[in-house]
Formats: sequence, C-alpha cells, structure tokens
Amino acid sequence: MSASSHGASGAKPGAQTSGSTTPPNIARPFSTVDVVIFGVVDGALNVLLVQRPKGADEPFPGRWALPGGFIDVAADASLEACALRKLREKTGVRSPYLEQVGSWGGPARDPRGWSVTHVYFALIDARTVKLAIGGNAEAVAWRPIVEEGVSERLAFDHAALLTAAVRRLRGKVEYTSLPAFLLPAAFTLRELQSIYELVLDRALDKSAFRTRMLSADFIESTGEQRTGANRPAELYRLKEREAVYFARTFRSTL
Amino acid sequence: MSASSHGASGAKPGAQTSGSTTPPNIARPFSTVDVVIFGVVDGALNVLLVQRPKGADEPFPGRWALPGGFIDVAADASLEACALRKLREKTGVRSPYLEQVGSWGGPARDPRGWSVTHVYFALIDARTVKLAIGGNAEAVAWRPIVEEGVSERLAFDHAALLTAAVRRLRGKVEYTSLPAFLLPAAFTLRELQSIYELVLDRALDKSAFRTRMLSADFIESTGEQRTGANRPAELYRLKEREAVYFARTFRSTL
DNA sequence: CTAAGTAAGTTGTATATTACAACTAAGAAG
DNA sequence: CTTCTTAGTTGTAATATACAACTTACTTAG
Repeated sequence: MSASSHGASGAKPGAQTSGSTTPPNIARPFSTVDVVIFGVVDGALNVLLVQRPKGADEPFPGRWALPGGFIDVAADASLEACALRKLREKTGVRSPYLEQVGSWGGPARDPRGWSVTHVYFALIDARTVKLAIGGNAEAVAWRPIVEEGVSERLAFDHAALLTAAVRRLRGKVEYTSLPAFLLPAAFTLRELQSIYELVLDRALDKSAFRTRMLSADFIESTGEQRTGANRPAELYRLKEREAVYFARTFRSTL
Repeated sequence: MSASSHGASGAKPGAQTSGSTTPPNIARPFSTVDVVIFGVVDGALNVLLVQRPKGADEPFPGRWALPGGFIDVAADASLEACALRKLREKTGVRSPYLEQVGSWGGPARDPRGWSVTHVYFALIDARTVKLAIGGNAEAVAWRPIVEEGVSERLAFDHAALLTAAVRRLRGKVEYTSLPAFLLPAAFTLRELQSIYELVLDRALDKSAFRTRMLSADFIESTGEQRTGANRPAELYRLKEREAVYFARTFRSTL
C-alpha cells in the first residue's frame, strides 16, 4: 500500500524521482517498534520497563523506557514480527497476546529527528517469565501501573504511549476476554474475576460474571480442581488463543 | 516510543553508532500514510479511490489505490496531520471523523523496498465533497463497498488495508455513534437509522434504536423539522465532534 | 468425630434493554 | 374528507445485569 508517489501531484518539487525498484530519494522518518508488556505481579498490574544505556551519545541515558528499538529490515518480516522479537529478547515469551495499539510520528518525539514508533501491547503470565537482565548490564524490571502510567519519568514520549496502551487495555477489558491472557494456563473462575477487577479497579458481580464467562464459550473445564483451605474450585483453560468480544460491557450504564 | 538504540544489546553488529542528534546509520524502511475515506453515495457505502500515475517507472501504473503517499518530514507535524493533508487534497474536507486503523510493514508490500504504511479511516458527508480531479489528470472516484472491499483490483496491498478499515468500521458501528459522521449536519432519526442499517447490512428495531440514540445524549434537536410528502420528522444535530460508545452492541447475542 | 470457618457456586427478585409487533399522529395528495 | 405514507409511541415477552441471600464442599480447630 502506501508508497504512492503521485507523479507531481501535491508533492514537493524535486521529491519525485522514483522508479519501481527504488523509493523516491526524499528524507525519511526513522521507524521503531515499542512494546508495552503487561503482567500481574504481586496482585497488581505491572508493565515491563528497560533502562536506557548510559553512553553520553545516547538519548535519555539511564532513563527507564518501554522495550523497543529500530526495525531491522534484514531480520524483521513485519512490524508484528519485530515486536515479537523484542518481547522474546526481554522475556523469553514466544506466544503472548499481542495487539497493535497505534503509531505515533512527529519531528520532536525523538531528539534524533522525525520518527515514527509502532506500539504493541502484550499480555503475558508474569510468573513464567525469566527477565533477561541483559549481558551488557541493561536493567529490566516490572513497574506497577499507577493511574494511567508509572511513577518514573520515562524516556522519549513513552509516558504518552504507555497511557494509550493502559487506556486501550482498560477499555477492552470491559467487553473482551483479554484479562485471561494474564493468567497461567489453568485458572479458576474466581481468579479470572479477580484479574478483571484488578484491571478495572472495581468489583464485579459474581453471579453475572460467571454467567457471562460460561456462556461466552471461550473457556473449558480441565476436569481438575484447585484445592486449598476450603471448597475446591473448578479449573478452566482457554479454548482459543484469540480474544472473545462480549455483546455488552460489564457496566450496563456506560 | 521508539527510537531506542540499546547500546549493543540484541542489535546487529555495526548497526549502532548513534548519537543524540542523529539516528544510527542503518537501512530505514520508508513511511507512507494511506487514507480510507468513507462516504454514502446513492444509498450505499462508498470509498474514495485514486488512480495511480501511468509513468513506466511507477509501481502499479494506472491501478486504483487508496489516496496516500509519503510522509513529508518538512510539512507534516504528525501522522494524523499527514492523513488530514491527503484528505484535504482529495476532497477539500477539513474536519472529518478521523481514526487510525493501524500500520502495516514488511519487505514485500511495496516493490520499492521495506515499507510501512499508516492507515487512517475518515468518515465524511459525501454530498458536500467536491472531488479534486487533479490538475495532472489524476482520476478520483467513489467506489461502492462490496462485501469487505471493492470490485477493482487495487495497487500494493491496499485491498487488505481496505478490508481492515471496513471491518473496523462495521465492528465499531455495532456500539458507537460513528455512522452519524456520514450524515450532513442536520438529520432525522430515521436517516440515522438508515445509515446504521446500510453499514451493518441488516435491519434494526425502530423502537430500540430511538431509545438508544436519545438516551445516549450525543444528539440534540435543532428545533426544525424535515417536511415531505408525509408526517414531518424532527431534525437533530450532533452535540460533540467525538464518537459515543454504547454499553451494548445492537445485537444482544453476539 | 464434630463444629466452625471460608470460599465456591447457586438461586431469587427487581430492573433495564432488546425483539417483535401493533398502534397512534401528522402531514400530502387526490 | 378519505386515503396513503412515514414519524413516532406503546405494549409484551425474553434476556442479562444488580444486588442479595443462600447452599455446598472442603480444611482446620477442638
């Protein structure tokens, strides 16, 4: 799609000398991918951050940032492949729930020039993650979501990107099965409800919640039970790797 | 966002020599913006297409395509500004409903190399549009949406981009006020319902529709009426320029 | 062995919205 | 003044939520 050099139409003089094999020789923005990786740690919604390298010629040295970086045109087959690569490098996770949040571009968001970033958010089971505390002493850490961001100041415009991802997540949790992807493979209905309540930051009705989850037909009983200090709970697993959309939000009055 | 050159971490050898003022000197994808402009023409959902220039050195010469083109780093302050510029150039419309659909990137989607396009969709009142039949004989035309695309073969991967936009529109029409942006400033409730039915391609219940629209508090009476060959209808206008989200989809059983 | 405690899971009632259908209202046209 | 057409309202059944109370099944203390 896209690369349309519409002859001379509406284009800047001298900007149009393209052939079918080479794009026009005009200034190009540079492109990056950033990933907002959500997980539940200590009963709170967390996001995975990395600390930027401290070299003097680096933008925002030492500042915390979303994991991300330049698209590798030699290695990445697509934007999503690039996001998956970055996720894998930091967490080892290979098959998360992954969704594109959006793209942000402009001349000022990176001090090195006109740039575009492509933001994905991933939902993973934080308990299965081994953080890759990089060989070059690069720090990687979970940080709790406070309001719509984190308490640290972030590099670049990452605070805005994170806020957009948090809003997307919270918004979709109202009418999708997304929170299930934050849980381990087997979970109880109460655990699922707790994750919803944790992300939405409000209590849900037990009865309505169970009716909705079971009638949505996206989970199935494992046949096993979780035993504990009281009545055992049925264990469920996801039937599909994809999210389910409900016909209503949890709040009847939006 | 983005431009993170993480020291040597995980990067290709030789790809990292960035400073705060210049991005690393690696191969960059080129970036474009494409706009899926929806309007209602002759009672059907249409999309605005442009015909690609016929020069022998152009990719897909003469093929129909979505309006779009390269980001102009000198003129465009953001991706959205770039999309608005392209919309304005083709239609003269300055304040449409505009939403980012997503971004697609890869080595093969444009014959000129690794490219990323940023796709927006716009909703406009087709009746107020003067099509800019470009000075350089560039054809611009409305084409009806058939299924999830158009009957023409499109340039690049524009068919896939268009399908994504159509799905996004149809999906959101189930629970938002989006179709109102396809109408002129003043409209009747029946006209609004007709637009919903046209986009969704199914009939809606009149009573439930009216209850929902009026209780959602996003339209207000103009005090005027539309007179015709029968009972006059109350005219309404939008209260806000933004879309409203309903707590349910129109179909109770998704 | 039994009683208490706790969380899982069910049941019941009021309320709100949709689905379906029939009805009334207001103007034009003959 | 009757007929026609579309605007807009009303009524009933079905379904899901909101709120609340209840039963069930297990562990643990005594």
